[in-house]
Amino acid sequence: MSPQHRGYSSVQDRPATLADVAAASGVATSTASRALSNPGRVNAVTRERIERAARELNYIPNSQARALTSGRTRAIAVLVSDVTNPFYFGIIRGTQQQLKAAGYTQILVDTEESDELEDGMLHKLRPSFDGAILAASRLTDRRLTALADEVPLVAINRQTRGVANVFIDTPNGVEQAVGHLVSLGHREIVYASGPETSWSNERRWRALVRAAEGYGVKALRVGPFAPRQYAGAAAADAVLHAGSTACIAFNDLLAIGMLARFRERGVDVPGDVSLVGCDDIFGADFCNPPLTTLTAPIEQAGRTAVAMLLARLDDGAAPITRQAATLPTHLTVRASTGPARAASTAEPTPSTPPKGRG
Amino acid sequence: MSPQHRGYSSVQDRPATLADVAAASGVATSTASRALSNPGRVNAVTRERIERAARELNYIPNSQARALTSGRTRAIAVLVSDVTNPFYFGIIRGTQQQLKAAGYTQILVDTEESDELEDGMLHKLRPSFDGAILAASRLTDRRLTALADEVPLVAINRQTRGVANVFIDTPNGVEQAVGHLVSLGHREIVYASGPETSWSNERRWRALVRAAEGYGVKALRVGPFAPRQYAGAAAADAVLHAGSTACIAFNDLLAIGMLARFRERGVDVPGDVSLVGCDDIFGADFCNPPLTTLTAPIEQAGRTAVAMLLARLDDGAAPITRQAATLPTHLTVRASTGPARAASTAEPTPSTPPKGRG
DNA sequence: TTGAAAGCGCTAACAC
DNA sequence: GTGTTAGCGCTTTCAA
Repeated sequence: MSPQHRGYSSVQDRPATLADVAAASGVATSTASRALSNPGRVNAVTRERIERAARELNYIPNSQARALTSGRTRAIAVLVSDVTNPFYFGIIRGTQQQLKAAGYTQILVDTEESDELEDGMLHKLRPSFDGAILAASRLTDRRLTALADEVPLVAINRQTRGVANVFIDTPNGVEQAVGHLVSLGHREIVYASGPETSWSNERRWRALVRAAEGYGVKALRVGPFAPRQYAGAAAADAVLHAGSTACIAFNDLLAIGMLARFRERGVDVPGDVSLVGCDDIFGADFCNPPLTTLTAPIEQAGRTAVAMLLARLDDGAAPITRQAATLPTHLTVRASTGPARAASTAEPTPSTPPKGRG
Repeated sequence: MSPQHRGYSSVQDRPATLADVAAASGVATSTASRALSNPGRVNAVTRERIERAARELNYIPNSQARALTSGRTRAIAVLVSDVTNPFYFGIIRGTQQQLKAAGYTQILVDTEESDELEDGMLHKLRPSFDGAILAASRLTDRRLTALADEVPLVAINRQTRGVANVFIDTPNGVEQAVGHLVSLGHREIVYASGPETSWSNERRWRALVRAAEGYGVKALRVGPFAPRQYAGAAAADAVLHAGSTACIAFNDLLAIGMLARFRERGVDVPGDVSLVGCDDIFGADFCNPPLTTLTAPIEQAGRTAVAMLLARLDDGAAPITRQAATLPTHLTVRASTGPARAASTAEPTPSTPPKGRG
């Protein structure tokens, strides 16, 4: 580990500091500092000399030290409730893109669906980031509002008073989905519910109820289920037990899990049961059958959230910018939805003679 | 934004510092520091007093300041070449888990398959993390070795002299896959190649060649293709053009993309072509047909990499611990592989009369 | 066992 | 324009 191996200047065996750069270019550190971060406020010639020295010494600003004085870390925390869920891949990707473009660093935190972990991490890491993006926060409204007062925050899919947010309008999509199912002749729609602590879950269910009322069809609900593939088996069984011909699932992950269980039980999709997912995650287009779902602009949501957050940070304390954005979803019809059968008990044995129904 | 809204002590409108805690408990900051981070070296009674004060003041250590003096940030950078690729979900998840358990923070960086970005980010962020995990590095051996001398590093799926690594033994899996295909009667196997800069890609291809030789069957290669779903169309076409009945793809993402194209062209899988993927990513089990693939312990690789890295960091400069780990893969046979046809030109039109072949 | 004091690398007043 | 001087919050000698 000789100096030259470590990529440092050949003179000293440690990374160059601003002081080194200043010394090398015969100016005070403050001047070097200005030259490097406030180029306008320094003589062009001196600046160039300093910049050259910095380059030659392979100088890298120490962001910790910078953060200590400036109070800004140029890092943004992104909190997701489950890194495993493909929905968040989109968020991670969208935020990552936009952050990198702005020269910010992404601190990724998995809150494991726990409000305590979410709150705790936010506090523990507070001095390490300039702002946070909460994708699907599990915090209570009260807590979230309080937090937004302490930390620059943007929530995704969570509308709470006083909290900037990006909202993917899945509820509107759910209405479209109900319309689609009704047009296929379905008269009763089950909602396979997600976690009770999920704000989106409640919104989707309410949208379904409202739409069902509007169309004069019946809405019912089974669950709650974990928003995971493995929970699909239980959800599918519950739907079958309910005896409806159509189901809208809280999200695609659950829906994909249901698909497997339906096949296992000999239930044809969409012949016996039509199934609609939410989000259009990776996999929704190539599962079997491909899933009719509500396509959500997930990455876009991530990008927008970052844009909102950074705009706020850069404006200082003045939140001139829009504090809420709504992104539309649309229904993508694939092979998992089809005409309702005359018989709608959705029995696994197709040999059962059709029985008329409501 | 009154003090009480911000969750601070009611006395001052800013987060409590160590000095505040010290003052509140009537000791010097140095004592408070010791009590909080070196509990052994302080009187039990004083320590408790200090701890209580810290709790009451809602004291959170400032990691930037701590990093400045100690040189340790308790953050680890995880570099992936494409956050979009489900393979890395496993890495992200595995590392996230293990890091959180150890009280470390994860800095996630997407290098976009670019060696320059990889190198650049590693340098730029150098003072911000204690070590880095490179999942599928695109750097040259030379560069990587040099880097490992400057930065505590663990590479995943990249074996280079002087660089600690976790290696998922997919090449061995490829041999199993070849055996499987041979046992199904296939006499020629195409490899749908991934990026040329990928070390894994070369290793897999070489394993295929070796195994093919061992079995006395023919091996050929098409590509390179981007390791993405969209590249599957081109890959499938190339395989069809090559006329083989069996294909091993660089990874599942590519394989899943190929599946769609085969269907589009009326080619039956596995009737006309058998297809094997690599990694067993999310989706490999529910695509249509489900993919025969090499199941890789991806999350485990992430966890192991973190364990190796942290062990090294904690031991100080002494790398007593193992600097390399090999994780086995196994062949998971699903529906995308089946018996070879007598005719092996794999023409999209099944009506073509079978022609004998090599 | 504890305190005083010196910095880590940088920015930001404030002078000149 | 540029230099001087204080710190940011913490750890860590070194004394006591």
